[in-house]
Amino acid sequence: MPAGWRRVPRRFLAEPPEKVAPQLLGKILASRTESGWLAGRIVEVEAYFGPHVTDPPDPAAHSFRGVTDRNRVMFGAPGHAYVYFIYGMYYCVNVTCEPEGMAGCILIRGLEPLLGREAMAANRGLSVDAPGPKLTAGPGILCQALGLTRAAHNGLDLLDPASLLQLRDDGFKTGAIEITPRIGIRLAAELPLRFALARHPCVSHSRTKKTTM
DNA sequence: CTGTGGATTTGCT
DNA sequence: GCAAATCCACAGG
Repeated sequence: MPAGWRRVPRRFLAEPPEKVAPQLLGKILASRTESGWLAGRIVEVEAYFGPHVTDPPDPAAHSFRGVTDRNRVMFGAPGHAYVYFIYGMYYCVNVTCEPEGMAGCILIRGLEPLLGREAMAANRGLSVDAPGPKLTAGPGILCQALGLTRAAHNGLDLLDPASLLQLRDDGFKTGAIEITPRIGIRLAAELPLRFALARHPCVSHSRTKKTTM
């Protein structure tokens, strides 16, 4: 873990997901593995509301129908990892936000590789010279690259410097941010809750730009 | 470039 | 039973 990658304070995440999500862009997700630290800069995220939000409601959120065995970490303290298994094949990682009891969270959809590129390529079954987007563009892909699983990483505290999986800040300042509808959902498909660094190659899917911040 | 099918967990109906 | 916060291989134009 390089010096200068500062811890992110808990209060940063004790806020609603639509506010935290754009601020997560440019931050670093780092995973400690047998082959050292694997890390990437967050370039694309989506916000999901907890069930306490009714205007507008978010039926696309896993927390919409209340606590289940799968989603209970979202209802806990902010700054933890919610990792779920999807389509029988892939994992996706989220950052929980809002105070305890509220289930706001942010899906990480794209990273720019920063550390451990060789191990990421091996985890993905690609050669070491594979381009960034092949390694970490897409929510299932980036979990594969970092070796993230529900068994090993769900519920980890991302703000604890002893944790296997951490959120860090190297002071990177983002440029323009694209805001679009979320990808791959049917319910609440119109809400503008996807945030991405404009024109970044590791953004998973190019889409019509709706708004710029 | 576009479209389609398959991998097979989780939780709701 | 079935749809889902996915990705990839492969077919066809």
